[in-house]
Amino acid sequence: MKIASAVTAANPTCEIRCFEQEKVARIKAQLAKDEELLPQLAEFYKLLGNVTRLKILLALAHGELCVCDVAHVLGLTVAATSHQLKLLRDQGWLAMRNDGKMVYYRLRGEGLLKALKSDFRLLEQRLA
Amino acid sequence: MKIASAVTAANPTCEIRCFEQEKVARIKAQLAKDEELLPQLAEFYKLLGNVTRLKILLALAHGELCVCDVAHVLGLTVAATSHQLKLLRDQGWLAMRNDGKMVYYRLRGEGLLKALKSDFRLLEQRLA
DNA sequence: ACTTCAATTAGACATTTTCGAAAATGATAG
DNA sequence: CTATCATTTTCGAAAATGTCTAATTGAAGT
Repeated sequence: MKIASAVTAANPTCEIRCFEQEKVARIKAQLAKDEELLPQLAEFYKLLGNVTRLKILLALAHGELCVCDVAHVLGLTVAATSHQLKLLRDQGWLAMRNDGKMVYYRLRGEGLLKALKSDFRLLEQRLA
Repeated sequence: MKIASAVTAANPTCEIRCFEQEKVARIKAQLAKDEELLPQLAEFYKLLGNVTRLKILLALAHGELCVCDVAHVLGLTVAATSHQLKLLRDQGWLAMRNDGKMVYYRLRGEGLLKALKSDFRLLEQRLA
């Protein structure tokens, strides 16, 4: 049980002094449990960390739209729009419907919009 | 009142057909109001869209830590750690305290952690 | 002063992200 | 079957991001 020796070869921290080794070890153990969850959560936030994609979500809050209409709302090319729609769809937040040549996208559920609103309220409080 | 003519010179959408012009115009008007809010929200999510920074937040949930201890938790150099701490501090989520040569960082309020938890629950529901 | 040590900043480099242009798909109409 | 049109995919360029190393700052201790 050698918690103290945080000295493994290729570790950048191997020569840094650690002041609260026990606490650090405890926290690392805790984080280790979330090892698989954190990347998921980060991916989620990465997806939302882009004005274009946020606009898409807010636009679709008004109901389903075809790709080219979304492109108009965004002021982007259809290609770029399609790309962003795909990212949102791949992570399960959008559903699509084929109708002839057209493709219509819509939100899957309201949870995401609620989360956006909730997070935005937090943002407003932050500076207060 | 020429909503229909979404044809301005340097606009990539100027040659794309728009199917529901009225609806698109309405949505664009709506989004225009959020013009200043959306970048803020995107910045917020961008900040959270990174495993390193999420780890920092979770680590500091256990109480304040000096920079080098955070570096140990992360397995990164002190420089990289300091950089990420600064980003979180600049956006108002962390506070710092000087004590001699040491600098201690801590969470400012619990709102952010609550938001993380809440968003994570949404993530779990998504696939269900 | 001079040294030491934690933290920050600066510079460099690799990776990732975002978007447009062009090519590829897929569906409909003639 | 060919042409047309909405969408998707592929590719490349420009910008942003994350980390490292090295240099700088700032506070104590000798």
